[in-house]
Amino acid sequence: MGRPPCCDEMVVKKGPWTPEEDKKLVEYIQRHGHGSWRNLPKNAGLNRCGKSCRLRWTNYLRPDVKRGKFSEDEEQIIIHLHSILGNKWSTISRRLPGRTDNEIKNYWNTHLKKKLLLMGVDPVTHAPRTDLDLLALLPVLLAAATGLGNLGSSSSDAPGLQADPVHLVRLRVLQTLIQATTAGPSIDVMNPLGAASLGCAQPNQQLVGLAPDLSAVANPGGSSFQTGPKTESCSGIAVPVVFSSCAVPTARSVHPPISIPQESAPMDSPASIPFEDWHGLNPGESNADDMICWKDIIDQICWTGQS
DNA sequence: AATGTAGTCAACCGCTGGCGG
DNA sequence: TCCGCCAGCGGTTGACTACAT
Repeated sequence: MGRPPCCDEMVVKKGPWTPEEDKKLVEYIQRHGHGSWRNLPKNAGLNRCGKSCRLRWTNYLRPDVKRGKFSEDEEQIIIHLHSILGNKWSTISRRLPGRTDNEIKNYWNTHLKKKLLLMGVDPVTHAPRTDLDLLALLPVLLAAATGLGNLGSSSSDAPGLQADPVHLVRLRVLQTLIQATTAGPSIDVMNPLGAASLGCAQPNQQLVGLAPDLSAVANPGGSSFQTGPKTESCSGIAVPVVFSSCAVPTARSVHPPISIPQESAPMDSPASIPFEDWHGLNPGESNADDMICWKDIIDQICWTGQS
């Protein structure tokens, strides 16, 4: 029953491909198409496993493979899609013409993962890292808090919730401070590095001024990032973790909307929460006794940011 | 110049779902 | 319905290179 095994029992060459082998493979596929990968090596005169031929073709020899450095846009798309899809490299690669799943996977593992870690973002969950020592970062937090103290008078041209990333940074820092001051040391402390990175196309001037090192580490390339927002507990209150500009409509316009097949996204995968939907997350609506009314804070910060 | 270490990436390995006998 | 192959996918490995000591 069935067919004979592919190349398990055959003695086939492994390892790097030679230019001659590449030439044979390309010429054969250009003339006949790949057809059955299993039969291709024999027909093309290659002492290789069909699987190896397929890999070589799709990852390297295919004429539409785009090689070279990933652009800023491509990076952001990968990060955004990864926050939604996880390690579905082939699905992600379909959204990046010319890039192979293998290339994206390698780029993620060697570049983007580290970049996110430096920014204080967990590359697996895309949530802010919680494994950093708050005490070590306390001076930075205090400096940032001083900057936040400048909550001056507001003007009539309030921006509403079309939040500038800078305002989101301030909100994030404030959230961290509140956590640090209202909860015990064992609380899940959010990471201000993540706050400072936050998909800021423009740096937070207050943070830059008060804690230049933090800013540099958090955003080494000055690049903006988009990752999926999450909700996290703050003093027992569910609030959106605004470490991502992709949660706000203004930032979405950076890239055209990317439609993800519904079935591709796991049920528990983090979905972007539009900023306007935060009203439902306002703790004041669920618990009138809560000390913090996030909507008010956001309003105040956004108003102040315009001055 | 020699050696060690870290980073990169092509290629392999092993698993899975779909399909055919 | 069962069994086995195929293609595709994600994880991992290892050769190669660049840089530091």
